[in-house]
Amino acid sequence: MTVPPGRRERKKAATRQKIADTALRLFLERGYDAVGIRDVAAEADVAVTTLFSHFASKEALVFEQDDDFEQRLTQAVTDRAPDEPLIPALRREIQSLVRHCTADGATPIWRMIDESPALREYEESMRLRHAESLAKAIAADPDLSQTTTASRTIARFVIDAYSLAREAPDPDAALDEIFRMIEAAWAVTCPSGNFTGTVGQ
Amino acid sequence: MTVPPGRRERKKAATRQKIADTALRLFLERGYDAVGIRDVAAEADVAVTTLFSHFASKEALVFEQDDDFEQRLTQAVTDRAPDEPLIPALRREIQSLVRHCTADGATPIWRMIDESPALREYEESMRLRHAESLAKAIAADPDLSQTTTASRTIARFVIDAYSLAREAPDPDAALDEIFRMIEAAWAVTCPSGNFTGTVGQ
DNA sequence: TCCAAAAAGCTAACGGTTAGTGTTACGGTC
DNA sequence: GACCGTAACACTAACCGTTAGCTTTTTGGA
Repeated sequence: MTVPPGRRERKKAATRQKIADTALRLFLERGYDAVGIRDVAAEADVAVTTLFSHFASKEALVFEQDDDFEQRLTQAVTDRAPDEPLIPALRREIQSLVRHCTADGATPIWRMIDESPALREYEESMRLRHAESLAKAIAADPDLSQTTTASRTIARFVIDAYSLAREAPDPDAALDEIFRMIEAAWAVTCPSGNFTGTVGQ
Repeated sequence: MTVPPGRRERKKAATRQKIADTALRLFLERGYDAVGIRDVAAEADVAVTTLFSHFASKEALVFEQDDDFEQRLTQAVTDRAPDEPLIPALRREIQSLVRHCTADGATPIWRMIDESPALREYEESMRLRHAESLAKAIAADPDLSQTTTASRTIARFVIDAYSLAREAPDPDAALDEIFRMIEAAWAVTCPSGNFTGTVGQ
């Protein structure tokens, strides 16, 4: 990731990428359910066990950038300007992520996800993981003196915003509406009557 | 359910119950992962296919009262007193459900669930289903003129409250805190500056 | 009494996943 | 430059949840 990290790691990354690319291609060509793990492994020219040493499950092949997502969220909290309030920072990040998901190129993938119960379920549990990471980041911020419950609650609400906006007919408008609600929820948790911007519009 | 509904349905219900009881007993005795579907079927003295005609999956054996939960939630919306505000009604119901889950007799079951990734994942997707039912019930209430987005958002928040409170060290206190946030979020969605009770404490 | 249908059963398989066991290729060390 | 420990990969064979296909039993009503 940083510099040439040795041939071994480059080869490993290449293998991983080849598997992910092959899988996504086959899934989109023939449908997620119609493609077996053995098909993916054969087409990527690796053994099934190798595939599973790179990806924990069939579903994980589709959500390859899971970790990026998680990092971006926590960094939106930890790397924000020293005086920037929490919620608008999160809002910017969520908006960017939603736009990324609803971009034209991504629609076939999300259509596939929406059609597969297994993929939907996997995504849901991914979101919960992300919410927990986010909660940890919020709780760790010394500028915000929140209870554990408040941190976890806001984290869930923010992830909900992502999930709801992604599915909404007008994602931007939905995000507006939901974040107005989140602002209000956040405001009542601040011991000192902190303002965080526009609450009631 | 209503009156003696015929022998056939009674027998069917009995079979279902016997399977569920057997499964839960075995799971608690030996651990969820250590018990196979074939074990449950054999112990309940039914065929594997019969088991699957009553329960859609192994995980569903554990969440037998799924439907009750869903009904209680939607009825908390539809059956509330004509002038009772939405959020307190939901709060009462959630509190009752949380207490039910955190009662002494239920702890081994929830410990088992928390320890099994498969069960956690299943519960998460169950919650999403419940949130969607709840959203529908809220959207259908003529006394509340909400947007689709606001209904779905509040529904998610309420389900989050259940999930977070259930895991909190002090569920009642957590529920207080979270519902204060939900009240605030709800308040900003009301076109007419509706009050719904105590917002800022 | 008999029939249609629901419920339950049996067998055999499919597909994701893992354990067990080697084999190869690489990176650091002498 | 040879050497060794280890990480990556491969192969086989199985486990386990789940389903399809088909038969048998039970039940409610004609």
